[in-house]
Amino acid sequence: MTNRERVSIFWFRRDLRLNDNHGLFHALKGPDPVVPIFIFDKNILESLGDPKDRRLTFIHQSVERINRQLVKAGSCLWVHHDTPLGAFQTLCSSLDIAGVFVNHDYEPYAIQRDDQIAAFLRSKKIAFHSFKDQVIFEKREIEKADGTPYTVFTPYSNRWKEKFFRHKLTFCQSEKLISNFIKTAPLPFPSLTKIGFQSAQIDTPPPTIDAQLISRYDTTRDFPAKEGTSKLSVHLRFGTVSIRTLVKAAASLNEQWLNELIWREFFMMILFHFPFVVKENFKSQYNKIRWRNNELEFRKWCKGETGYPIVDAGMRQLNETGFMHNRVRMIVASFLTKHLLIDWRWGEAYFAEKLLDYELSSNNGNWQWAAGTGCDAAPYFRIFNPVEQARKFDPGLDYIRKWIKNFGSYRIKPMVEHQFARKRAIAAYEQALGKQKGRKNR
DNA sequence: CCTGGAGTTGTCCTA
DNA sequence: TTAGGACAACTCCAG
Repeated sequence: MTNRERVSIFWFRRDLRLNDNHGLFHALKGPDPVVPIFIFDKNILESLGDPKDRRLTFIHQSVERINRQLVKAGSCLWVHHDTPLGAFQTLCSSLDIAGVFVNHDYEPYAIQRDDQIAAFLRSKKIAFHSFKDQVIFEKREIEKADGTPYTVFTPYSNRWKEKFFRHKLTFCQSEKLISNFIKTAPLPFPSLTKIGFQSAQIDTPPPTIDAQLISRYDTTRDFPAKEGTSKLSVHLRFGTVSIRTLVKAAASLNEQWLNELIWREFFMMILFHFPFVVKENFKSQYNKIRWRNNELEFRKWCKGETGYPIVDAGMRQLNETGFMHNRVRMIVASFLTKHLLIDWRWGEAYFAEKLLDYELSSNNGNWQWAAGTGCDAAPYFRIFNPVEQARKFDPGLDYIRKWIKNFGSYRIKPMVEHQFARKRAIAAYEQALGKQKGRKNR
């Protein structure tokens, strides 16, 4: 750009859509033409081990879709392959920037990144505007009467609903302001190969709400062979759907599903207030658990070779598709932490690597829940019986047969006997908690 | 400050 | 056969 027309910038991150996008709406409402940018962040890309990373493929496809929509409107997306700081240095040298608009991002890396960019822009006298977009209630918006954060879900959700139903939900029509993007000839759009990656196979349904499915969500969600869950998690992760659209549907269709959306905000709130949970047990009394952490056993779990069909089916679904049904996530997590006594952080890291819908706050919160170390967690003696769970939730073996090919010749001996593992886990947790066998404390 | 009720998702044993 | 309690008390939260 040689002309120094005054512009604003909207920086897409995990809000990859044009409709009902708060930060984008505010950018487009302003007096200056808006330059839409996306940065393939080298800091993040460097940490990805797999050249066929599924998330990157999803992001690339989503960003491409936005670009197509913008090109139709006579504009286009400016795509950078750089560190965020590098990208903004480049932008500042060629543009007269009035302000940069983004949506809040609450993860530790994102907070640090945005602090850095905000400081850089401040040094250039450029305003940095950030908006709430990815949640209904954030940070300190839902707190107890005494001003401290909730750590138990039910009272949190009660307060959340009370506050939510008192106000009218408003959508912003950012998509109607599309003509306020800067007019440019289309710029070349980098391929995945150009940024050092390859396209992965992903099979993600579009971000549409199936009202039939959602209305019976509470009765079908636990059966992994059924299409009983929304499959919208990945869209929530990358903002290819607006949370307000989903919550509105949930409020009228199914309270159980609304609760799941509230769980998402609960764990985001927990991560915001207690960022140490990323590395540490929420409840420190569990720090003394002596995890067995057997690497060979961990690899068997990863590969889906535990000898428990429901566990193995789940892990194979994850490995093959980057997705695992929610019920099965609980079963495999309970198995890893309780039956094998492997540190929840190992399982959490594996999910983080494999899950297309990976969300730090939910992944961490739910792993700590399964391990019993989290806020409002399952009690330590609650140990899923993988045989019983399979009988209950996959009675026809449909899910198991789907993910264990040639189930007829599946002959893996269970790597640990259930009753034995159960007693061993309870003993390990009781030992950590300082309980002594055979003595009732009072 | 005190009090009492409640707490995502289970399992197992006993009467 | 099945329903109900034990598992472990403890902390959280609202009134």
